[in-house]
Amino acid sequence: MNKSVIDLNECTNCPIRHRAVCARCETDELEQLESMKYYRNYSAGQTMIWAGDKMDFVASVVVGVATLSQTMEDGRTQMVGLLLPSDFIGRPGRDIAPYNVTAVSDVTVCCFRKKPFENMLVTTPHVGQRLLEMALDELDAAREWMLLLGRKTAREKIASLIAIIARRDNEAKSAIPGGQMSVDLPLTREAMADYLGLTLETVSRQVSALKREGIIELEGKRRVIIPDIDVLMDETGDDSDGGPLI
Amino acid sequence: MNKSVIDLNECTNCPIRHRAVCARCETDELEQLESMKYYRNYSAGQTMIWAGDKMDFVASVVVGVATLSQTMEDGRTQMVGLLLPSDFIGRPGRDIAPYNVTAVSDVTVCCFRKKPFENMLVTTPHVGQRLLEMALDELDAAREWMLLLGRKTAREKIASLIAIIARRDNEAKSAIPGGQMSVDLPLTREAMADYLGLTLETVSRQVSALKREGIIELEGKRRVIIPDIDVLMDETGDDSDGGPLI
DNA sequence: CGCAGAATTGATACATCTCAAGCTGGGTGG
DNA sequence: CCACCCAGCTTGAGATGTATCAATTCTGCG
Repeated sequence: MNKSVIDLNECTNCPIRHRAVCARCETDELEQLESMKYYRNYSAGQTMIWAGDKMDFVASVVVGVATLSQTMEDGRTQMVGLLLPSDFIGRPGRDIAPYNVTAVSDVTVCCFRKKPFENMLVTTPHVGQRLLEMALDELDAAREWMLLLGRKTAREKIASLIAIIARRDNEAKSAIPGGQMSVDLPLTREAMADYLGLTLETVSRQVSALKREGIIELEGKRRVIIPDIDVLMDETGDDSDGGPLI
Repeated sequence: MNKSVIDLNECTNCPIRHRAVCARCETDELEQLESMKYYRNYSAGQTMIWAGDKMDFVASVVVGVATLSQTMEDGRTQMVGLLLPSDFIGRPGRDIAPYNVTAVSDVTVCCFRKKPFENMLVTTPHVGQRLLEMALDELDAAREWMLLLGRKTAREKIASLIAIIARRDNEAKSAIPGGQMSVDLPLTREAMADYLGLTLETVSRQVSALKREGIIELEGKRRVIIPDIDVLMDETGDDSDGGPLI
């Protein structure tokens, strides 16, 4: 179990206050949420929720990284979501979890008891509106991911993954396009493989290839330095236009 | 241009009244929607919306089948959505279309002017609530699709596609599990390939293989007869439990 | 220091893609 | 009415990218 450093009791101090499902709430709504919330901590590697589990809560990731994944009977697994701080877990109106949720790093989540949360969706407007926005964003991400899974080569997949994480990481930091940047991959090679629909060996080979060609550099196994983000973007197979960020 | 047989002016007569974005609306909300709606028809094969187009409306599919797809610069394309009657097109809060929308059969859509529709989302509850529900359903479908794209074999992909369409087709008809059923594939081999992340040749070969083994039968190129749905399900790679339908 | 998990690298197998050649069936115009 | 045409489909042979199986080599940590 990890211990949170932040004072989490006050929503106003919450690090995800302005991006999570509560982002649009007025103070009275926030109080209502506060009355149904509680925190849970998970340590790296731990399975937070098993597919098939009964869910009596929904939650927001406050700190850490988690994954959503599906497993077939013979063990093949596919990651179907990467949950970063402010991302939402669970679905109103359903009480059996359809996916495994696994903590990649130490994770803290802010849970809301399901029933009161569902009531709030019908009695107040702002939680539902924000949740809709977030669901549509995730749907877009899922569709981009489908293109990656269905049509990209292993090399393009790796480049895309690094680019996606770089973008998310530096989103708030107003990065300089074309400049150097560095990224912490929060995932093991195996998790990357599950994300990309590859084997871990193929991931390793392609990372090595990108390194050999100078498109990325490695500091340890997890930290990636991108000398020129535009060169990396050329390897993703994506349109060069459409804006380098966002 | 196709001509609609149904009287579409009255929402109460609308074939998708109870499943579309308007499903939960009270009569006053319905009147409001009625005042901002208009119909459009497209003929089979026509591109309804190009990625990058400005969208000044959102819409519901009333009749027909359409696809959502993404294309890479070199022409590789991946379908990212299959739109059947009652499915929703567009996204409140965005005015550039991110995907191509193509009519597979003749299609009729019920369009809502975007601005009034967006206003309605904040002033009345039921459209937004239904839209959230639909978005979450689509997200689930997208995630199942990701497993298919990332981890299933060509044979499993084909079997899954037929099973998915069979399920959707017979959803309302309360089919007998284990019994024979027949399905119209609304898609060409190429569209199936784009759906599944395969080439059309591979699709053709796998369909032939399933036919050769008696798992499916063909009437013409498009109509599929499934002698035993359970046998087909065994080929999808999915868990056998979890209920054959739903 | 040495272990265990993580990652790399190599050799080979195999599923799917690619390129190429026919087939089929429904529509059309002579 | 029939031959032709053409998009959609099937089938074949060979190429290729990724998976699989199998050693090593790192690296962080007790």
